[in-house]
Amino acid sequence: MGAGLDERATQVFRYIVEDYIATAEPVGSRTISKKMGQALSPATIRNIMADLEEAGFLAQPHTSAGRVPTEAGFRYYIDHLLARQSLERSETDRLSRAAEEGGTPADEVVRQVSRLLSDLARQASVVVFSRPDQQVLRSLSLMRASVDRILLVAVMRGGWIQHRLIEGEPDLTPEDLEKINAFLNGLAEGMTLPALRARILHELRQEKARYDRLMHRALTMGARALADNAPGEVFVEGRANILEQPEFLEDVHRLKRILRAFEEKSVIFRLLDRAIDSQAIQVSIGPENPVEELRDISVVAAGYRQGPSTVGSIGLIGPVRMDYSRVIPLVEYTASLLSTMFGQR
Amino acid sequence: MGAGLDERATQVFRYIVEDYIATAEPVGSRTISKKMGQALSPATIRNIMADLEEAGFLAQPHTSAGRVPTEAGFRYYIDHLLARQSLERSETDRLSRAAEEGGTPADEVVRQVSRLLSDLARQASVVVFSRPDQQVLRSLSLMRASVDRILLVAVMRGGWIQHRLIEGEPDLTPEDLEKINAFLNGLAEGMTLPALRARILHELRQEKARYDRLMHRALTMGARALADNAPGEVFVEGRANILEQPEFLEDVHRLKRILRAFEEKSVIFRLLDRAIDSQAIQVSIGPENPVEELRDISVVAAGYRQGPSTVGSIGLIGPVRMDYSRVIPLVEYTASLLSTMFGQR
DNA sequence: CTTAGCACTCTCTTGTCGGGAGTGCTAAAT
DNA sequence: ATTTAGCACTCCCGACAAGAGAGTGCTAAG
Repeated sequence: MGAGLDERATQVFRYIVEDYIATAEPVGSRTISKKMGQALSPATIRNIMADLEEAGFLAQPHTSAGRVPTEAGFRYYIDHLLARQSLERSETDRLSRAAEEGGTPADEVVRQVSRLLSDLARQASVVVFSRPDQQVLRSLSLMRASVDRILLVAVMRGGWIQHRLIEGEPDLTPEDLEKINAFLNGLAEGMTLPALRARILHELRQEKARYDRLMHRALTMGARALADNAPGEVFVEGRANILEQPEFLEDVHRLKRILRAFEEKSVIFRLLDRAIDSQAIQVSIGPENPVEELRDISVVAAGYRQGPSTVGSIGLIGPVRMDYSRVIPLVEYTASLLSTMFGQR
Repeated sequence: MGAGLDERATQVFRYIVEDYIATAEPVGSRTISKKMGQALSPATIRNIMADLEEAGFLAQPHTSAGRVPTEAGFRYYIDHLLARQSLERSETDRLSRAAEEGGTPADEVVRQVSRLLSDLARQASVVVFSRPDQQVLRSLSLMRASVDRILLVAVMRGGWIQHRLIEGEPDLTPEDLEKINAFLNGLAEGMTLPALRARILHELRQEKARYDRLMHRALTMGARALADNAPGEVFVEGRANILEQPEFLEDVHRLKRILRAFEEKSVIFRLLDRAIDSQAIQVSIGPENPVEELRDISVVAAGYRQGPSTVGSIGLIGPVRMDYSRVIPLVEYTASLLSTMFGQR
């Protein structure tokens, strides 16, 4: 496995994978022979194929079908053989434009970029924004939301907006709120929400908090609003693109399973979570991905940064037979685009 | 058409429709005869069926198949024959709970309710919130969003939150913003956004605005932020439920078309728009619905109110063969639930 | 007016068959 | 010692036929 595969076998294997990616059909020896300009006869190719099968890289759906790359085969292909396609200028342009023109609300931008990515790759695209806690505050504001509710709006440096609801406190006047706002903003700028909470709790223990009624009020409200951490967000765009793949069309049951999975935030989370920790792009082929019910799909995902820390990841979901040489650069580019975009804000 | 159908024919027709709704298969004369306790023989039923076919209510997929209700048939069924099922206590309970427990951000609540509706009906559920302009302000706040951008956050009485971005104005200090906030809030409470804009423009023409620099600033910023109207929002929940319907599973092309349509906000808009104007529940059967590419699906939708004016609508999308007797009360109940919920806020 | 009877139509399933694609093996060619 | 031509073999797939099943329309009797 590790060492194996002389040059010729490698060549043949590459052709097989690429043909299979393009056609979704088992590849026969004739096809490959032709593709190599008859340098080798079908019979020879067959011998090589038999070797590749023994090595676990190829499989036969049935005796007289062509060969299909196994998951291990794809793994090997990606690790050793992949020739990245460089992106078209027009593609990178479109992506950058989408990243720039969206307004501040970060979710809008991310959604738009994700959608475009989905279209370019003809796969379903997915974004996970999973570390709201690492986001740094730019400003916050308490607003009256109903007779007995106050809404805390927090604008983060990256452009994400978070809302927290505070129940009770019906007696605060608009003027009180303004003062509290000013006070909290003074504390908040440049901190993460959990850090702000810690700071608030600290302040609450200070002497002076006990004597200034409004300040005390502000602090307890802040503490309450920040008690639980934000859960992170998930966007799925371009679901319909999975219908472009013949393997999904054929099997409606599979399709159902996948679409159901898209409705479960937690599933998507598990799917992309890994990509957040590793800086590099992550390719999970079939059973490598962490979600049992999606053992027959692949995920190509990359984390994106906000300043120094990775805060989320963006990825594509599709059949194991994906055009990795194209999709990997695409996702990588998109992720880095998001990173620089968030960096500038 | 209008007058037609004696009692017996009606009875038979109802049975046919209901059987077809339950099974998605053409219904034969035997089946109906049995269902009626052999009161009539299959032969008699066949005669009646022939009449119903002539009247345009039934059709035969092919010579020796059973009968299937036509779209006109469904229309008649809904208009004259429908026996509404009353909802289960557990269902109404679940819906009310979902409506209550969501926090203020109205989109969260609406989304949750919509999802539940989708599950209860086993159809895809769709919400359109289309009249942001009719929403009445509760409070608003300007927040620093980036070095040269300001975010206007508006909390409406119903709990919807709107964001508008104002470009430029890098030199405003937090203190300035606070003052502007206070000033604008004074103007804003209880108005719709367009009304507020009108008011602002009016103020700008007043004498005093010319002399108070900050006030002038506040007004022009407000005017700019409110220059364009909010486009309204669309949520689709429970897409996977359309895979529960055999008629969609069989025809992948159709499925693709429908899923694609779900990705187009504007399509969904057109689909539910009508329901907003008419107070009552709207049932669009197949070609009756306003979207050409969805001529083979039905929409059951109802508007929901915010105070006196209808601001959005919620509905279900499914095959023409829907269980209307169940789905109609469900949608109606859900819509009224949303109305009362928004009313209380 | 209802219904039993019957011939007829159409679909759907099952089985059979031949062609096509592709393989593996063997023996000859290089 | 490879490579390759040749060939028998396997399996899929589409076409075709046959039969069962479901349902109809019509006719004639109740």
